[in-house]
Amino acid sequence: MADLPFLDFRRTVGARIGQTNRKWRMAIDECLKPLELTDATWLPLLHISRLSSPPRQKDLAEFVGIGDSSLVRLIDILVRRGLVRRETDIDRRAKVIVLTAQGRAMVEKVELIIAEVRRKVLTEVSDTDLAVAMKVMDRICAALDNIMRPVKED
Amino acid sequence: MADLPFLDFRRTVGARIGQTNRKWRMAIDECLKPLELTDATWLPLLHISRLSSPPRQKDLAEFVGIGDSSLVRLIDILVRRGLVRRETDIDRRAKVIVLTAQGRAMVEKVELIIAEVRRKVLTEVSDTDLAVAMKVMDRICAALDNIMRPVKED
DNA sequence: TCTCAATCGTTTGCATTCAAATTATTTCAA
DNA sequence: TTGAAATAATTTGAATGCAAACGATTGAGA
Repeated sequence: MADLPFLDFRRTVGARIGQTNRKWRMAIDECLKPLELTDATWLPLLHISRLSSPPRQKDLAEFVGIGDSSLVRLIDILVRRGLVRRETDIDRRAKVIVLTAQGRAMVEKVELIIAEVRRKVLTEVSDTDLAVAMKVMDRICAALDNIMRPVKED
Repeated sequence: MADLPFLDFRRTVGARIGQTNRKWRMAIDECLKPLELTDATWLPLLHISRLSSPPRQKDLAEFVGIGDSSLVRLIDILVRRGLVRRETDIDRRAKVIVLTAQGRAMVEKVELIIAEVRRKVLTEVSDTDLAVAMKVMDRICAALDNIMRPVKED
């Protein structure tokens, strides 16, 4: 420690975002251990609860920010735990994910815990600074979307 | 899409950081495909090159931001590719990781590519905004460190 | 109507990561 | 000096993620 003396600070932006992300996720994971929810399963659960109507798996994956196929295993786990149900959509190719009563109870606990983590984590950050930081994140995301799909507009 | 209408924006901070991180990483991965470097191996390589002296594996893991054991396989891959060498330290428990000539050549190419990605990604972001964003990241990281190790000071 | 492309969920194979246990070496204390 | 604790790298098993290939269903045009 005490190396990397004065690299241009733009050079460290990516690494710092990555580090922040990793630590935050690990902190939440630690706090959720008593609920026996793993790293990844709490996030789909929250999104299901926050959406105004039960989403299809494909849409849920989009909201959570993972691939369709990655979500399958997570939903399998949540079903096995009795927290959600798969229901066939009118379009019988699709399935919508519905919270069970157990699932709703679990969501309540999870919301409380992650709100507490968020409170502790952001306590030293002003609204104005945070707004700037989020604007920067959104700009970066937009630029990254452009890089990945150079042509496309809809 | 078009749900999540007006959740308190503090609530979305974690998710947005995560999304930004994931997209950035995927973009770099995409651009590095021609060099046949995988997701994870380019990051240790860069850190080795940027440090002032060849690091021990343990220290390198710290810089890269992954666990000691996770780094082992990545170094294995880099060794197999002829990009780095393991050398036994004076303390014979430890090994230091040294770049080979091939490794140095590869680093040059990688630095060029990720600098280009960084340039494109940050082109719409002002220095002042970026500085604020990084300050926020550092505050968050500091708070997270406190959560994980509530007592500790050295 | 019939066929072909698109969509949705799923399975499979591979890469990454961690935590915990293991081996080799060093350091420190009795 | 000898034995116990600490440190460095490694191995193993489990969880997570993606991409690619697959099967079922739908929809649209010949």
